[in-house]
Order: sequence, then structure tokens, then C-alpha cells
Amino acid sequence: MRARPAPAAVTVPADWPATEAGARAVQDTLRARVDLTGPGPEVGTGTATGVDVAYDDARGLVAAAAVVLDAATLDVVEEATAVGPVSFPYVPGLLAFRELPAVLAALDALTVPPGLVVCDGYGVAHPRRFGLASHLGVLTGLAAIGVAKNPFTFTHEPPGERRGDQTPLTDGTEEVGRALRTRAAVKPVYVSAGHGVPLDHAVAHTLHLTPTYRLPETTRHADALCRAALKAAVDGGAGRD
DNA sequence: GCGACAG
DNA sequence: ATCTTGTCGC
Repeated sequence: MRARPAPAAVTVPADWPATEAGARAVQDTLRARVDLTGPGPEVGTGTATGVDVAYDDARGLVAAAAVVLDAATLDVVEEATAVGPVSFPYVPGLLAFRELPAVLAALDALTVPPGLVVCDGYGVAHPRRFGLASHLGVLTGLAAIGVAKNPFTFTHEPPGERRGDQTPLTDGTEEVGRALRTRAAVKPVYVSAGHGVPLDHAVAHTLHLTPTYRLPETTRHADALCRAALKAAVDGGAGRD
């Protein structure tokens, strides 16, 4: 069987911040460019791309994957991966600085338009209103949404038990996202607008991308692929010494 | 000051 | 994110 395309190399942008204070300053500058009005792609048309990242902390390695799906059929159209060194620690609120260099490299390796980018994490549901999905959208100009598995620092009433039921995700006062039931009687996911897509559309896209499981097909494909890419890099390329 | 905290 | 066996259920 033929091997997958070789992973792209992860390179850290020259202007990438090296400190937490620097990262917060970048967020405060870029967040002014977030657009939450654009309608974004129509649900079920064009493409939707899942991005995800896996780590090998012991080796300081990160692997990212971008998987493009046909939004109508949810069939895989193209896959790309990127592998390289981790360049930022995990700090709650600064996840984008850890994940984006690898994710951007994987997106760059695609030959087809990504369409809507679905991120594992948050968009504007973020302490500074500039989470991973918003950051990615502003840097690339792509429409992006965040679908997270945990409520982070936000709160919500439990949504009804049926698929599609939803309640506001708030910081106490303002709605920053939605707790959305994608499967009956299963823990909800946490959807927020990233860039170029309003919250209601982000919710509609998420429901369309979750015909069977709790998490979007985009996320499921990207998750599996980045783990495979990391494994291949560890017990292949840089594994023997 | 202490604890919580997307992945 | 990651460390990890078996097990219940469609």
C-alpha cells in the first residue's frame, strides 16, 4: 500500500510571541479583526475542513492534520499533515500559540480550498474573546468555528436531551457560545463563532457535521490523522538513535 | 494568595 | 493533550 503524503515541516512564524505577555498583547491587537457578521459558507455546500493536533511531550514533537470533507456528502476530499517541534507551552487562554504553527502548516499543504475550518477548541468563547478558531480565521482569512469538548471557564444550563437542543454558554452575562446536544442523551459540545460565521450558523454547521457521533466528522477525521502522523514520525523519522 | 482552566 | 484494561452495548 502507498504511504500517505510526507508531512509538511512546521515552522514558527518569525513574529510569533515567545512569552505569555507577548501572546496576550498579540491577542489584544488581532481580536479587533474578528468578523462575526459574515454569513460564511452555506451549510451543506462546498467543503468543511477539520484541523487537530497531537503531541509527544517527551520528544517535544507536534503533529497536525487538516482533513477536507465534501460538505454535502461528508466524504474525504483531501488530507494533509505537518510535523515539527513544539514551540509554546500549554497555557489556558493561549492555546492558539501552541497549536497554530502546526495547523497553519497543514492547511498550507492542502491543494483545495478548505471552506469552513472546524477547530477543536473555542472561537470567541474565550477570556479575551480570541480563542483558537478566531485566531486561525483572522490569520488566514478563512471562515472558522470552534467546537470544544469542555465548557472551559463558562457556564450553561443543561440543554434538553434531544439532538439539536441547546442552551447559551455564558460568562455570567453575555452569550459567547452554545452548549449543543449533537446526540440524544450524550454530553453536549460547546460551539462558538470563530471568524466570518455568526453563532447560529456555527451551530447549524455543527449539527450538519454530526450525523452520527457526538463530535463533528471533520474533528474525528483530523484527530485520527494527526495521531497517525505523530506515531509515524516517532517510530519512523526521528525515532531511532 | 489559592484554585480553575479549550488542548 | 497524554498515561491506560476490560467491558458494556449497538
